[in-house]
Amino acid sequence: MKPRFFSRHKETIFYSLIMGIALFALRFLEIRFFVFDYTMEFFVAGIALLFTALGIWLALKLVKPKTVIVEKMVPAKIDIEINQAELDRLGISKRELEVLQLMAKGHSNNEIASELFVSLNTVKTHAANIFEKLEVARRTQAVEKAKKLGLLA
Amino acid sequence: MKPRFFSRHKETIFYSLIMGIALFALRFLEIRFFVFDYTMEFFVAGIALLFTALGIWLALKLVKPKTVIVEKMVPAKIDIEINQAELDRLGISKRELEVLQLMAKGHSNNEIASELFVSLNTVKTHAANIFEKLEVARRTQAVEKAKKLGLLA
DNA sequence: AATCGGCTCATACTTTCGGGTGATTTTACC
DNA sequence: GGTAAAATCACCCGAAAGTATGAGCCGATT
Repeated sequence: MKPRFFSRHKETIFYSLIMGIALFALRFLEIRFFVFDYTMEFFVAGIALLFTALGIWLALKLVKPKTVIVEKMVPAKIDIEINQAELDRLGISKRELEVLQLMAKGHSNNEIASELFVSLNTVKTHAANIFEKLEVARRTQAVEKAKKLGLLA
Repeated sequence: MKPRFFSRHKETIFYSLIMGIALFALRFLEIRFFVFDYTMEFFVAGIALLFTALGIWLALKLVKPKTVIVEKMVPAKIDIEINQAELDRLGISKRELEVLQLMAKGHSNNEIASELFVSLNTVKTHAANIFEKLEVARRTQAVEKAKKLGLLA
């Protein structure tokens, strides 16, 4: 009727069966071999140890591990992707953005040219276009404004 | 002799004592009230249940909690005033810091010279010293590094 | 008195940047 | 297939930035 019942409680049922069998076995053994007057203490101690172990095992198997949640502070990073709107508004092209990003890293025009596999002159052209679109006169200002506008990562 | 031993194993010792007392109590009870021929199964079952419970309890007590680290976002604006230590470490003087700050605003050497009422050459000297102390080659890199180190507001 | 660090300035030189102009080639789109 | 935007490159020139070196001044330290 409820097919999930067994699968959900199968471990419990299994352990119950084991316990029952163990009890039966114990009774069988006790009848045949034990003399209770002398060994009662050992017998009880053995059972106690056995079932303590069983309990521990059971608990470890069934109990969900406790979780301690540690909150770790990390700087918020909200910016990324706010740039596209501004980029479109200012009409800054992909290539220009690349140049701008390398400029922001402090690379010289020559370095940028090497990194982008273009000539120095091309980089200069891009840079000039960037300056015009950002309405600045120097690369340092361009970088500053770009960061303020969220154009850079 | 080993003072740590007790504190380290006190739970184990405690549970052992409990178990011993329980055994003694059981024996006392069995002598006085139980008739084993009829109630052996119940007796054993009782012990089994008791110590299973004890085992479970033990396990729950002793299991190490699992720690989960959750990253929590926090507004990233903690820096201001962290700078002095780095400034001292790098040996950047007051004047050099002034130049650095104006540089970070995108001002040219000439502008900086005017604003600080010194000559262009002086600004260049400061700039060169700054670059050396920050181990960079260009003003843009200097500004970047300075911001990363929290030297600027 | 001597030393040292910070600040100032200078000269001379090299490199990089930025402005202006023009041109060719890709790329994308109608 | 024509057009427009983007990307590429070139040349010139002046300005700015950076390098190297030396030097004078001043306050604090020893």
